[in-house]
Amino acid sequence: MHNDPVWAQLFAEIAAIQTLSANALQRRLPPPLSLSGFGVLDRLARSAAPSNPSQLASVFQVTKGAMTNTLRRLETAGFVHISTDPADARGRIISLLPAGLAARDAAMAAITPHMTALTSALPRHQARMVVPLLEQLRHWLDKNRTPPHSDRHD
Amino acid sequence: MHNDPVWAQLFAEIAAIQTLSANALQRRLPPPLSLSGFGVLDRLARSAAPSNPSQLASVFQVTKGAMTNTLRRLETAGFVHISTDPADARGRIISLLPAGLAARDAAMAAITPHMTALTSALPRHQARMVVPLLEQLRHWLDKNRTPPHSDRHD
DNA sequence: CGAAAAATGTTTAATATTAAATCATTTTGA
DNA sequence: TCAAAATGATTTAATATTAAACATTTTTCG
Repeated sequence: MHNDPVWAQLFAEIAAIQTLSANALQRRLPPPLSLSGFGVLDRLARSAAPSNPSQLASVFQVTKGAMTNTLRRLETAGFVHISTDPADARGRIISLLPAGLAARDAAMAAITPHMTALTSALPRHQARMVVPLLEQLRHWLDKNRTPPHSDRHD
Repeated sequence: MHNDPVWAQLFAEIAAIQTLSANALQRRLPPPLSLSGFGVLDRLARSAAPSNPSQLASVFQVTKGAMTNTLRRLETAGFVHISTDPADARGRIISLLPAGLAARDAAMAAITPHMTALTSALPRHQARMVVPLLEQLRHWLDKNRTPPHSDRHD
């Protein structure tokens, strides 16, 4: 915590923040939504184009098997519909159902107060400085990733 | 990824980086060391004072049960010794064995090349700017954490 | 065309984690 | 002093994840 390689501190902080924030978010999500489920619903809500499992797995950096599970839970909850891609019978198309959108909105509303309180610790202008740097870092890690992780993508 | 709350981007980046870096590190660790085991060995190697399970659990933001597991694996591997605290028979004292120190050093050596390559994506001076900001964020999250997570600490 | 390769998802077994219950010991305080 | 509470750690059942094997369908190309 002083004269060590910077990257060790960096990843230690990131690991701690990830655990803490995942916990804080998870704990505020109205059941039966999990954090991974919320992530998927949020993405579906934002993106116009139809989504499929492998694309989602790649975005969230999880294996296809994990995404199969997450999607099945969302389907069971009545939040998404999973249909076979008419253009390619191997693929599936995930569509957001109204109940899913409502669940996302409710989750977002439940989370937001805590997250805005957080700007006392990291003011918006500082956050805006940090994000692009983290993006650089993520892109490098993504590009230099050592398979496997699922199958390759891009 | 544009006019959303900054914190959403921030946590999305952090989650992705955490997954990617954990993967990259994990994959380079000489077996049987896991990432959590490496973290514990590294901390033991750095700290002069004797360590105990709940303190370690709190540092790494995991439950006591998880730490019990990690420590048992390290003990089985011959990397640490777990003894009963002579001053308090409920407690345990964790000590680093020579094989554990060697395992940590080997792991560090295996990881370092990849991590220094990473400075092409995030130069040291940028990393040094980011770390303190992340520290602020972590401290806030830690202070405002919603129990449970294990038992309270501090 | 047709066989081999690639791509999409699902299933499986193994692992690591959490939350809660439990055990053992120590501390508190009436 | 002793019963109740608190504390340190372990155990348990449930959950989510990975890596690898599999099944199905599509693409490639000889």
